[in-house]
Amino acid sequence: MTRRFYARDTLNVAGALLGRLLVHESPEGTVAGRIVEVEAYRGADDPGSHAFRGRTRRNATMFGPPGHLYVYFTYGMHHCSNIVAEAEGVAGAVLLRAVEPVEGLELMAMRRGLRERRLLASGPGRLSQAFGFERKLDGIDLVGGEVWVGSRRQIRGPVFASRRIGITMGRDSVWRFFEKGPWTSRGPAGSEVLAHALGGRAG
DNA sequence: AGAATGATCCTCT
DNA sequence: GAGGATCATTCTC
Repeated sequence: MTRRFYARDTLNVAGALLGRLLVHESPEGTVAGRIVEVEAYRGADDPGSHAFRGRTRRNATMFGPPGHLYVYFTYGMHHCSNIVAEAEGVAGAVLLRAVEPVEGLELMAMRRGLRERRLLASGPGRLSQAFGFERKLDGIDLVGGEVWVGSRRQIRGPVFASRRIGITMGRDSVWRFFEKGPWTSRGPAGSEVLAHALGGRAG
């Protein structure tokens, strides 16, 4: 996608990423997957966001130019990967929570240490591991680099929205968007709504 | 199907 | 020095 695609409101970018192909062409090989689950994280207006309290060394990428990868390490074990949105200087990023594995399943399985397709990338830590996203990729450009998002969009069913997973502050915002199916991480059941019922903007 | 738990380390206060 | 945008495993219904 072009820079323009990412230089928009984080919620719009989150919805527009669903159904598109996420690709990583690394020296080890190429992996790709169709994005089926994301969460929007904003800035000073979002207490659930790393950027809520302003810029730090860790979250600096969130404030940088749109269309870059924001990767951070958490829980002592896992990486989480986001795509930066909004104009440069404005914090905003879309957490990549799950993809349907499409290409490079062997490499994903090797990195993950298991072969079951449903477990390769159904969760932010799993996805990051399967795609080889680590701290050294934090800040890389998704326009013209080894990681990018494809322009074709394929949605297999209705898009749902729910509260975000794993946070305490800002938990009321309905900023998680996903397609139901085997490739999505398991969220809290029963609290989701059809995304189009929100009228495009929720909060 | 849902709840509890341990692993493990970087970042910020 | 505390806690976290998680995962896999192990438990209890």
